[in-house]
Amino acid sequence: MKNRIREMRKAIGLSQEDLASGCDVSRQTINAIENNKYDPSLLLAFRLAEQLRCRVDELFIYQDNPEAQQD
Amino acid sequence: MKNRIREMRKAIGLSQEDLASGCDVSRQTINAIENNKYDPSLLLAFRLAEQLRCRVDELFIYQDNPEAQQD
DNA sequence: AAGATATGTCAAATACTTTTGACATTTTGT
DNA sequence: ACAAAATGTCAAAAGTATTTGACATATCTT
Repeated sequence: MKNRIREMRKAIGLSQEDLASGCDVSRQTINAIENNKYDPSLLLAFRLAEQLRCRVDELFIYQDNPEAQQD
Repeated sequence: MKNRIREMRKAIGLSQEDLASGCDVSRQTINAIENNKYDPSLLLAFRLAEQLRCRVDELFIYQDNPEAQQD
């Protein structure tokens, strides 16, 4: 699933490290999610949206190609 | 994290099985999430919101007791 | 009361998310 | 050009989500 984390993080002027500590996760986790290695847990998605001052559905772009597995 | 899945599912008149097949997951998964055994993945959260015709942030109640682990 | 449908729950297996530590590469500031 | 800060990436381990199959209990319908 695509996301706008990098875009919104930079708009606020945060580093990956800043965002990581704000969400109480590691920097590698933020990096992996920005680079679409995997999707965050629902809890982390909410924390990210909170830190980036938007809603979960504004931060993540849900486009389900029906019945296919996501990358 | 609490959620309103059961409430909204019943409002639409779906069984756990109906919702499960609409989201392409097992009935047990829906049951476990409704009974707060664990949180769904972000992808499943979006599918649930889609099936229940609401937004992710309307379906799940995010209340982070700062820096504590969720149940 | 009987049968059908719906829900709760368990255990074991598999897949996915996150962590830590480490090191390489890229970008920024002076 | 140099140093510092930021980002990319890897591997191994731990934690979390989901599946299947099975069986129990509850709730609805006739």
